Amino acid sequence: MQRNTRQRAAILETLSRQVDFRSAQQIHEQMRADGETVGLATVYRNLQALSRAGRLDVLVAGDGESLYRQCEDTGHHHHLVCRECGRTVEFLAPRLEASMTAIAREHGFTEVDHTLEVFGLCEEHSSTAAPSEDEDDPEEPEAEVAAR
Amino acid sequence: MQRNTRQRAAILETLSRQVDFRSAQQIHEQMRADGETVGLATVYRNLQALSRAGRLDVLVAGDGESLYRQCEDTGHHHHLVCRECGRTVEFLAPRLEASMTAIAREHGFTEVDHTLEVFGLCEEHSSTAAPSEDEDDPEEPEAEVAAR
DNA sequence: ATATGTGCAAATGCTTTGCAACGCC
DNA sequence: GGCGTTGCAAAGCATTTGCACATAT
Repeated sequence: MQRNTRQRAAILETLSRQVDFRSAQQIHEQMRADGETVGLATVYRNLQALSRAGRLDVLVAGDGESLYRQCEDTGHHHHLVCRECGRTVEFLAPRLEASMTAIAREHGFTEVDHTLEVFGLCEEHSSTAAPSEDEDDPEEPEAEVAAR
Repeated sequence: MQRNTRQRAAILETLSRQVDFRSAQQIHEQMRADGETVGLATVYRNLQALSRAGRLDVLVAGDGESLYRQCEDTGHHHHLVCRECGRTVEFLAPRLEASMTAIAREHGFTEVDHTLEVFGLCEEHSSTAAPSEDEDDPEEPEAEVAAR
């Protein structure tokens, strides 16, 4: 990843306008809709390269699909994602990191890495005292962070 | 999932002898090796049904593959899994639970749920590059691994 | 000029599904 | 005997890859 191509720029530009996590395919679709002509494989290759370079945040959904989002905080962090609208809050958990390292070492494990993602309902989508079984949400969810 | 078939029994039996997380395909392979004649689709269908019924622990690997294991501890717990052989250590992280709840509440999230999985290389599969302290782990260093 | 990046389509790998045959209850 | 179950192969999906062509530097 060393050259500046029109495609890469377009991908970054598209990403810069996304707020929530999106799959490679959604990003590709979005780009086509915006009139860009980019191959799907190129999108995949770049998203991969960019995340490898630490410029993107990757999140693996419950079904194994990878979701990407522009990353501001380059350090290690986690996400609190709304199951309904995809709204995301980044947070740090320094003590957690320490605990993980300790537990791993305790069991002789090395090269440890961990994934922690928190899913819930953001304030706006919390069914506060809503006893209705069948939730008929009038809001149109524009992003689905599929869990499964 | 209401009938007792030879296949389902065989799958459960096979699972009962597994210690670590295994993919559907590995389980299927194992069964064939043991002389069972079961279709791969059946293995998938049953693993799914069983996990839905809460009788199995499911773990989604980094590449999206689902790994299954018999579940003893029905409570909430996490896993430390060896990337190489699948050896698994269960652990609890009570403080983590508390932190998650706190962070979620802080951001107005409700009905929070989280996933935490730790991957690494167990002692046996650690590349010697890391000069780990003399950790005397008297644990059985034998792990039967399904080649891949 | 030339190493990189791109596009397309074919290939992968895991998982799901359609459908006829099968076998518990 | 009916209906959940199974098997097989085909279909699905997200993602990767081979290869010829295009293009930044």
